[in-house]
Amino acid sequence: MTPFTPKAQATRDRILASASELFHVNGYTATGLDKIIVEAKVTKGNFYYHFKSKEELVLATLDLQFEEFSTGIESAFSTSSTASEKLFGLLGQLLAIEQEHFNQGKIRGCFFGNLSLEMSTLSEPVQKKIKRIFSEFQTILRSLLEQAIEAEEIAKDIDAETFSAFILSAVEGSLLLDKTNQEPGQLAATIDFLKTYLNPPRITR
Amino acid sequence: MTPFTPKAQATRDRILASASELFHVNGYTATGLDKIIVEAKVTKGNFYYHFKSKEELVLATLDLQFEEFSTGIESAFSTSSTASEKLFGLLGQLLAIEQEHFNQGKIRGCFFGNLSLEMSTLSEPVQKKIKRIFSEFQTILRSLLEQAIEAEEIAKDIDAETFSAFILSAVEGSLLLDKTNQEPGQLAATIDFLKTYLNPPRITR
DNA sequence: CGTAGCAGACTGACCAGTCTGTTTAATTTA
DNA sequence: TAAATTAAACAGACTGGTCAGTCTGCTACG
Repeated sequence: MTPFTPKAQATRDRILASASELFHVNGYTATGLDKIIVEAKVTKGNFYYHFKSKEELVLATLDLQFEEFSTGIESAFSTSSTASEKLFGLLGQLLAIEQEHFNQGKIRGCFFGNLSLEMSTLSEPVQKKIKRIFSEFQTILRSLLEQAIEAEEIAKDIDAETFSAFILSAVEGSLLLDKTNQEPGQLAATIDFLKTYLNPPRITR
Repeated sequence: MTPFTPKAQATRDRILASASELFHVNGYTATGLDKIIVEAKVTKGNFYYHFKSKEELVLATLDLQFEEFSTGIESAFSTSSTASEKLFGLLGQLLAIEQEHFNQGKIRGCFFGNLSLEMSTLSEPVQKKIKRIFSEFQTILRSLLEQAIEAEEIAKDIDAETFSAFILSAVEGSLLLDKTNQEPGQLAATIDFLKTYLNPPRITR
């Protein structure tokens, strides 16, 4: 698919890594190409040898980020046995990422949610791709919920389709609020709520 | 506070109305001053007579929009008797606004959430103001929840502070998702969930 | 020795904000 | 009450800077 030599591939990877970081921290519009190429230690001409436009670049970062996220949850799954554990392992992963950004000095919010809101009118391809990514993420959640229902880990009257969408929106909203307030807390609180809702404490009275 | 003649006030109002609409639909950065002044039928010089910068303008639109929203829910409250009704009247108001935008051709999302994500690194005053607005909105929700608990309309083991923040994030996330997908549905689903959660159907068996 | 990969000056469009005025309307003054 | 005065309100050309993208050429590797 990509007939690049190792060196060229490395250049491309540097550009993608720098762009991902800058887009996440400062957004798409506020990130000039000049900043990206300085950060990636690449020149203008070299950049445009690898990407035909800034839009193509951001599309590539979306793919990259979702891929990295996917492999991240794979490893989170490996230490879980039940579907319910996997679900909350996944959400815990998001929390860990947020915490990491916070420790680094700035809560970034969701890479996809941020770009979706910022670029809704700027680029239809970007919008479409983020829509697909959200859909894929929701599918993962739905699947885990279905498995948890099947295994009777959670109540069977929960509608996996509806509830997975609800989780997604609650998580996105929490990331937005935490970013706005520049202090974590809401995402953790939301995950707590979901945990309690799905696994209500045993009635001990 | 503002010693403007009626005519000048009208001009200022036109600018604010046009800017609010354009910021909501296309965002802050994508909305050039030229578009605003054309839409508001005002010239550059006249604009800068009323506002000293684009940032001051967006700060003023934030105040205006929150004010309009507040008066909107006032009237929604007037037809409600219980706190619970008021709460869902308020949420229904948000739903109605989204539906209206959808009918007009484009789901806009939340004015405040959109700008918060887009301008997080662009303007600290804007970020601060949105943070305050969210906080104020949450206070309204918390107050309604407390009243509903007091009146025994909802379960008393609900923590108003925690749950009001949860509602806020779920609503913001739903608006984000509906905007991304450019189709309504999630906000309605989220409100439904909240309704069922707070007012569980009577056990009739 | 040819082409993949890289270098960087250059272009044209756009955009927030400025500057120098002109018009309008309210207030003063005779 | 009508002319004079003054400041509010408006007009729009202009500026300086930024930014995505281009162009022409250089380097180095296969």
